[in-house]
Amino acid sequence: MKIATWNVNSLKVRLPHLLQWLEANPVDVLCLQETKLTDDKFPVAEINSAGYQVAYTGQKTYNGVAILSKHPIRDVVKNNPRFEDAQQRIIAATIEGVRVVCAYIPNGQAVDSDKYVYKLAWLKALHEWLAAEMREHPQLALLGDYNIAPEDRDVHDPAEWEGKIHFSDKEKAAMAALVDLGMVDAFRMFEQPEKQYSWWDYRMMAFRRNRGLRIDHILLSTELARRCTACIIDREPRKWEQPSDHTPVVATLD
DNA sequence: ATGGCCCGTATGACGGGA
Repeated sequence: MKIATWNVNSLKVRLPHLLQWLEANPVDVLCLQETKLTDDKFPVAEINSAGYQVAYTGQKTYNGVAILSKHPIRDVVKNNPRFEDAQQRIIAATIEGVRVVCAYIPNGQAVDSDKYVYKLAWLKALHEWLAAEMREHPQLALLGDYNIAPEDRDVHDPAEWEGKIHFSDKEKAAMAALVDLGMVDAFRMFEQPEKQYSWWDYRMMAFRRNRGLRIDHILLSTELARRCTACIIDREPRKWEQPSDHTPVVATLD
């Protein structure tokens, strides 16, 4: 079973990319972030035609998340029941016995901004909800755009990013707290090439220069991590015409 | 080099992203 995550930065623009990627990478489960579509505009028919069922929750202009699956999708929950939030950033479902939580964690914009305060409060509420969710579902995966680079090796230039948004101590601590619930960063379970990132700025030829951040992650509960045999970042779609600024992350489970 | 690009929006400028 393969599970994956991809921030598509507008599903309207990126639907052809999504279908092309799924054709070459027929994963069992794919979590999407930043669909930027109200539910009435979600491309259900196109996704069904590609062989996937789908659950989604969106809004106009911003945010929006979805879970695509080749298998039945059960017990869908939209948003964190412990956190009142107008922004559509979470969708969870049970697929083949695995609790799949798809999250678009807030960007935060700048350290100490209102959006940063919201990001940290949002992460605290996520932690509280996941603690309960993990007790109920020992096989749980948290996939998504975390907007946090956990370690120096996840940043092209740690000195340049030190203390900045995505790489501040409080954000790193919030991600470490999620790990402390009993989760493992699937990507770091395995030996990886150096300088692997999941996002590159559209500006400054950042992709060509590999000036990126690893901010899209798959955390696996201990029980699920035992089944994990591989985890990779697929840079290919970042090379395509009109790409998303993020690229997919894929984990393989036995 | 404190900017650059991309997306959506009752658009022709701006907020947000990261």
